Amino acid sequence: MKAISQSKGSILPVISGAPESHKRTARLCALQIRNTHMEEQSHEQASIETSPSSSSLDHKTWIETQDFLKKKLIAEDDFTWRLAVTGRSMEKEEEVLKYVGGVDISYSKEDPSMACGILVVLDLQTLQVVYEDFSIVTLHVPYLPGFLAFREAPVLLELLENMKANANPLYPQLLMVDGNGILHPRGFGLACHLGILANLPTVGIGKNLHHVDGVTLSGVMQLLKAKEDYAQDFVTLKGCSGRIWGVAVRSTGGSLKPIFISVGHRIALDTAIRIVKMTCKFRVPEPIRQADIRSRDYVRKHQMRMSK
DNA sequence: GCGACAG
DNA sequence: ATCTTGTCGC
Repeated sequence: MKAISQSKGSILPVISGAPESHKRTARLCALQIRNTHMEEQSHEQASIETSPSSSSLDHKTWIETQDFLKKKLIAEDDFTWRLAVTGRSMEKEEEVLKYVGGVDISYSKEDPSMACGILVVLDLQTLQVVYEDFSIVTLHVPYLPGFLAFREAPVLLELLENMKANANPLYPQLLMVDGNGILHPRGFGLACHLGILANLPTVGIGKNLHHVDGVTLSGVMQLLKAKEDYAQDFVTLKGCSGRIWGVAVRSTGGSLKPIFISVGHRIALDTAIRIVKMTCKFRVPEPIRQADIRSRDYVRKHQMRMSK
């Protein structure tokens, strides 16, 4: 259940019927930071059934849900904006990619069911955070490999919907997700799941490889090793079936460990790679890195308040 | 049976 | 995901 009041005093729709408590903090900076709120994880999954308990029965419905949503997946560029071309001025009316979002969730060490979901938006030109909102929640759905979305998507989706409901001009034109896109056992990871439910172009960023279709870490490292001259280059993740699941990239020269980029929704792999490279100051692209750092920070602060 | 298994 | 200090380097 939730009822977040905005600066204008509007009340957002109530979502689920779980017990609630909330606390808010508000800060004012150059960037926009929204309210903190505590809530129970929604037991609903945007039109598709999702059970709060995770019995073996859910396993089947989860797979059905993924297969159902997967039919809507668009693995090619499908957006109105375009990338700014350096050295060439653009038409004034032209929509250029400026706001890139990043989402992540951090967990409490003490209470593993307590988590902080976060949404940040960065200006692509400056790579500075221009918007941030987070939500401290209690998760009831466990993490099962291959079903991350059923645990994490509800909170993240809500953060996006709040922003959109307020017609915030900083609403992201593209979202980077901490988790894979089609690089997934059934080709439908968290980034795809979120992309479809939010109807946003999404890119999946994995910090670890989810072995799929014969693609192994040792195999990837082998190929990367063969082209160590090209630190900025990538290795295509082609499975035994011939399918291309994504790419492994050593985004920074100093990082041996690659990140794994895969298509989420409404974007082609090559476009996704270009944009990820544009946002990499370090190994992990800045939208994800900032989401990571900030959500972890909020979890820590929240624990401090609770232990007093 | 054994290993792998995003976050 | 989380548990965890110092340390080497630009």
